[in-house]
Amino acid sequence: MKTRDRIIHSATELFNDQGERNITTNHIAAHLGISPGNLYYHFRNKEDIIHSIFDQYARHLSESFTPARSKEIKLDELMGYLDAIFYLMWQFRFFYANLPDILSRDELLQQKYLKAQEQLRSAVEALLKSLREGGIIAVSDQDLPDLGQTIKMVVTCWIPFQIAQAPHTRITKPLLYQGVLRVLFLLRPYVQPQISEQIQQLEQHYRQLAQIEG
Amino acid sequence: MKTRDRIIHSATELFNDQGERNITTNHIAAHLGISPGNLYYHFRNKEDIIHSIFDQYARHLSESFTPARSKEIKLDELMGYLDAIFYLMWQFRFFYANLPDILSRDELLQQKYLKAQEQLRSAVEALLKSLREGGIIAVSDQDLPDLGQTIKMVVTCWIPFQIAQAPHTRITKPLLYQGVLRVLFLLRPYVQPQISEQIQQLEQHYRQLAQIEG
DNA sequence: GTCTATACGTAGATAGAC
DNA sequence: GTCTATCTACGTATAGAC
Repeated sequence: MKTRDRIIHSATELFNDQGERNITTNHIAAHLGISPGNLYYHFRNKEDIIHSIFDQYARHLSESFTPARSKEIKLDELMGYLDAIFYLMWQFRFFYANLPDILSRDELLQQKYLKAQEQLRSAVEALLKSLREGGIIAVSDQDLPDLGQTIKMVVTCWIPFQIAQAPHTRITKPLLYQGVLRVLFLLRPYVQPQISEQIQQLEQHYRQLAQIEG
Repeated sequence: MKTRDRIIHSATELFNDQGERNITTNHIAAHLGISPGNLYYHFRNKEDIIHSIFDQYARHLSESFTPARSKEIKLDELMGYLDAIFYLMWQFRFFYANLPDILSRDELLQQKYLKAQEQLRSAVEALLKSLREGGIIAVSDQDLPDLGQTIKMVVTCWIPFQIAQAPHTRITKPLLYQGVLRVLFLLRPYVQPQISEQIQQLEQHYRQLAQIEG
């Protein structure tokens, strides 16, 4: 791997583990066994590194969560999306863990973030519409955006919230599945009666993943 | 006011406005027109100041949100609680805006925080039970904790989430009322049919507050 | 591309006079 | 209780050699 990519990779890892504010450029360099000077050859400054990480995240996000425009959607696909998004959030958790702080220091990043959020918002709404077309849920046009925003909020807040509750508990897969369950819980009141049994099975499935697997 | 209290007050204000990481002990002293040395006469260090602020917050929280054990509860009271809690979160928003960072630096504060969260959890559940006893909502024993946790999460994440969406927009009362509306939205699927009209009126009321008042 | 050495600024905290 | 002066540690970033 090229040094530049190794820096991005190490920085992400260290930020995730110890928080962006607690990791200096020197730490990153030391962790890679390179000199600070070398690091600054590849990046203008720390901000620049964070930008590059965010770009990676945004790329992943739009790749793994752009619901097909097909009008209908199956439950499996929904679960696939939920899995993918929670995992992505997990991979870049340092960012969400200190969002206000990180964004307040970088106007440009703020703009990029807002764009990503807007994409996410419209993707979630599209997904909900597909679920409605597919007869999975019933929700009025008026409530749909509210439901979408609520889900989006729970998804993006899930990991920082969990970190705050138990900072020394290493967050693991089961915790992500609990996040998936939380989204299912939000959807449940809107699920069509004939689907509700399937949903219950899904919940049962995820409940097992949330408790057993490490 | 005593110097000690003035320090707590100023620090809270500055932290809220500019973020705890961006405010040094020197900033606080300068803002009060006292010397850094004087500040350190009253507090051992910056952590100590944050602790004192948190103690204040926790005191307010348990004062303004300890649902009476009376089995039934009226809608007005519910709204009173929601108002009070969102306002409290607003007054100490710096804390929630960077929760993982602040807690990761202070083991003791972490423990205090967890205790407060546990109190909050049980208070929310008690409140939901009262609403159920009062015939306002219908929710199974199994779902009640999930609903409670979801509401708690939305309440505690609301302000940091909004700050991230629009950091330079000064967060104002209307935004807090939008938070109240979000909680009502979560409750809505569980509201008893005969109450749903009252809820709609409440929502209409808060919708006006959320848009008009500055 | 990578290193060593270092300059610069600043945050946290203390000493000692008043 | 409050001040001035100051120390230490550290994070960011650059210069210049290899």
